[in-house]
Amino acid sequence: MRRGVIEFCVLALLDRREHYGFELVQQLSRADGLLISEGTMYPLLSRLRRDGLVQTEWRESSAGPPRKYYRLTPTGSDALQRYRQQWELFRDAVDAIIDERQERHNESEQP
Amino acid sequence: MRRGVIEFCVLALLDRREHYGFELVQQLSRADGLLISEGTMYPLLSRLRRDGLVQTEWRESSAGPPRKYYRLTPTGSDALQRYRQQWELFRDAVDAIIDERQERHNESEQP
DNA sequence: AGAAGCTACCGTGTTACGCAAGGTACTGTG
DNA sequence: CACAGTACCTTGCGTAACACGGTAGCTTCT
Repeated sequence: MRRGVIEFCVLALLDRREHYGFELVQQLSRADGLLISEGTMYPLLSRLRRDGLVQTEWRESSAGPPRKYYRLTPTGSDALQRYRQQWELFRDAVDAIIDERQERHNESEQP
Repeated sequence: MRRGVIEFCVLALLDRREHYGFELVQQLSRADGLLISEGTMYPLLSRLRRDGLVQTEWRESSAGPPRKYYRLTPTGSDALQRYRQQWELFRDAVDAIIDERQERHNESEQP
């Protein structure tokens, strides 16, 4: 169901401020209906990096192992904007389909 | 982006009235953001049938080749209801994430 | 009558996403 | 010292969406 949308959500979160991977997993899992695992997140972040949508920076943590912080690039911002439009179109299209219950179609197609 | 949602939309359309495959492709493609091809639809319908969510019936057309009509089974109706709840959760979760722009988190996590 | 084009069905192979499972390493606690 | 928590990562699997190709009936045009 959420195929491709996780990428969108990650970009949206990174638009607010920079995050590290583990943190993103927690943020998204907090939201009902968006539970994801690390095995989903890290490959996704690698893809985003490979495609130049994010850039990374290692930083030490005062408690625990070092963290890899991700930040949006200009390319990433552009992609996010496109995703946003696409999402709204998509969301409204689905809502339209599931809302029109028992709509009367007078297209009885027998000539 | 629309992974898994097409199935949901097809069930929703079939909840209104029965349809044949080619018609479903056209209905969904009419909606912006839900363009799909026959190569997507027919395997999907086969899956739905295999899993008992729909039942089929061949019927002659007054113009053109015969059509295979699909109708929801009770199992399909149940699945649709579950999908509906799931979709609303999912949609609202995504909207929440992309709407809260620059939200102030006073969780500066350096102890 | 023949050719072209639309309708309507179906399957195969590829790609890529999400996930479960497993692995490494550092820090703090009992 | 062992264990739990944090934080990173990879491999392999299942499967959905798609491009592509194929079959066959009906209509239309010449």
